[in-house]
Amino acid sequence: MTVTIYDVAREAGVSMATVSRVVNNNPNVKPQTRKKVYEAIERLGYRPNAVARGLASKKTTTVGVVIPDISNSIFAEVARGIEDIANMYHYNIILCNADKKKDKEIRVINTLLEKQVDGLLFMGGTVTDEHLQAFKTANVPVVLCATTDEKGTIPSVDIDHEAAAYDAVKTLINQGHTKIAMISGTLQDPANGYARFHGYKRALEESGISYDEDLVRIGNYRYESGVEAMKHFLDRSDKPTAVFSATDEMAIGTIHAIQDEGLKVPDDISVISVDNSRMASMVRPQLSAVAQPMYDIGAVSMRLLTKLMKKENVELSKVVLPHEVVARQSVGAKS
Amino acid sequence: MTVTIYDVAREAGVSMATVSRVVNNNPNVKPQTRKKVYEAIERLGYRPNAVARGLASKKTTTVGVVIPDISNSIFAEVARGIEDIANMYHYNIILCNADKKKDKEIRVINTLLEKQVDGLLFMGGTVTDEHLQAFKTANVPVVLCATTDEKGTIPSVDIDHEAAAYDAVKTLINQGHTKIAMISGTLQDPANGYARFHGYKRALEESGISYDEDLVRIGNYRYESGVEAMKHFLDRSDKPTAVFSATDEMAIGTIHAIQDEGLKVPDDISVISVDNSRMASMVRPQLSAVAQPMYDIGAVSMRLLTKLMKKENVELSKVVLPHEVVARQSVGAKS
DNA sequence: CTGTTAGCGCGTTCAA
DNA sequence: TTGAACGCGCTAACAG
Repeated sequence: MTVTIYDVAREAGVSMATVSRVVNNNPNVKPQTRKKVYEAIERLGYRPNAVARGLASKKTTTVGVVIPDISNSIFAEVARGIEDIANMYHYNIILCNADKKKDKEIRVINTLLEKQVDGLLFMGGTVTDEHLQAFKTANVPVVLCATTDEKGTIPSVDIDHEAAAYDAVKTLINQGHTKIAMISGTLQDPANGYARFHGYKRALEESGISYDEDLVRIGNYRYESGVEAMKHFLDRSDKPTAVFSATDEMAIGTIHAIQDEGLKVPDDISVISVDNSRMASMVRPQLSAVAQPMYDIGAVSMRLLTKLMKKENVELSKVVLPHEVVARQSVGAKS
Repeated sequence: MTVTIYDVAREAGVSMATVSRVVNNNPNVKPQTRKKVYEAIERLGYRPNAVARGLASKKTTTVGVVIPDISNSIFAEVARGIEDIANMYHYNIILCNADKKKDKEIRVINTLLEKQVDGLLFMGGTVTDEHLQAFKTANVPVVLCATTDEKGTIPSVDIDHEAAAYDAVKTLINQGHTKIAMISGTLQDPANGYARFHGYKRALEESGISYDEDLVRIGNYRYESGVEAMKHFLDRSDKPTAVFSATDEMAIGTIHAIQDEGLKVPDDISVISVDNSRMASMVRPQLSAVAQPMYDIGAVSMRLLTKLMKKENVELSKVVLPHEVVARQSVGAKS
């Protein structure tokens, strides 16, 4: 039924070793025999079996990617960056959603390892000791993507979330705002939550603005939670004059909540966020945001992984990509 | 270095066949030996090698997914549906972006087949004879996902794009509109382009509204192209009173172009589209749209594939999922 | 430049 | 209920 390397060898009148050589572009083959083999391959419609090859060579040219949720546009963007570079280096990716759930993450890491991936790209929630343990039993390189571990023992690529948040809030302060609310992700989330919250706090403190915990609401990253949080702030007698949202989506909810109240952005209230997804330009007013280079985070981490897999030694294994504040229309001076 | 089934056998004092049995949950093992084997596995930290298993059993429990672009939220949603169901049936997915480019599609189909995937899910542009040829040489089931082939020879799951467009335009007509513009995708695209355009045309014709080609612009599915197309319509002396957009994103661009001109949606111009992505509720006014159940398309196609892979016979191999118009705020009666 | 020979790690008969 | 032996399709020495 299925045609093997052996069939090709017979058809071409050579040994299977020779067929293997031409298939793998080994130069040590006489052009004439190479031609014969190619013809035999063509005639038989031979397709190399990558599984057998993987068993023999101990390389599968596939990498595992654990991602929180591919339907989240932020992560989808990262995934595209990963896949483009993987493709460039002739790797394929096995994609697993793990929803930032530790148990699910550990589980998929193990099945990925069973499948003998040549490397692992991990995007998730907190990196616990259990994760570290699982990574250690892997005999393949691992790189954290859009995440970091506290200990810094695993190579990673990410932005500096704390600084990104700091810069966002700072641009608000520079416009004269002092009553600045924050809509944060859960503080359990090290990057989107905790780090950004602390950037917010540091910016306030450095500017001598006292931190008011009533001005912070925890959202779930989604549009609706931005709407809801903002409605809460709007109920106060002394409304904030500016809002910093941990994500674009919540920021857009924020903008709409403000507008629904008959107020104007940025005239009455300014809004800024971190992400800069494509949606940021798809609202009116267009959203000012600190840009997180998601595609690049994916691309760079995959590139790093290829180096690790080739055992090249990399100078820097904890790379922090630059962020930048892109000013659009949702931030104005305090009136 | 790596611990194999053989090491476990020795450690447990049994044969490798027995270890294989307990690992694969074969009931023919005395509970006591089973226990011994489990302990040995634990002690040695044995992890089954799925590649070897795949070679021996000729099953890899992984399916290939070729997708146009994972960073497109529509497809990302499908992918999530696929992965959830795949996960449920213990399959993993290898994901390949092919950007609806025929050459790239054929190429990834072949590498997926080399990797011995147990099945293939294809999401792409037009299904050409070359595709059909590639599918035929695959010895594994293939299902088209959010696409169909003309000939209908390959199992598929999709919505009826023509009818969806028809329904969208019809709701405009029911509101009294007769001057209805369309922003379409390229007519080369069988689903998003051609079919939706024809649904538009049919709705007009059935209502005795003559088709005016000046009222149709081709966009590239993106926000900006919606803005641009609408600006064009706005330049006309007799502006359309309603617009049907082939995608949500272009529809949002349309709304903003209208608003930027000082006009109101839906008071001055109504807007409707096909997609109903999460963004539809993230604009003001919220976008009315015909809902395409992307997640379900992914889930159902993966479910269908599992049946095909298990050689269960399926009654219906060309499934058409229902669409539905969800009315929000962007459509109003003609003034 | 080419062929021979071992495995790679596991599933699966077939006997026992 | 268990074990021995073979083979899945290919790569990688090693020899020639």
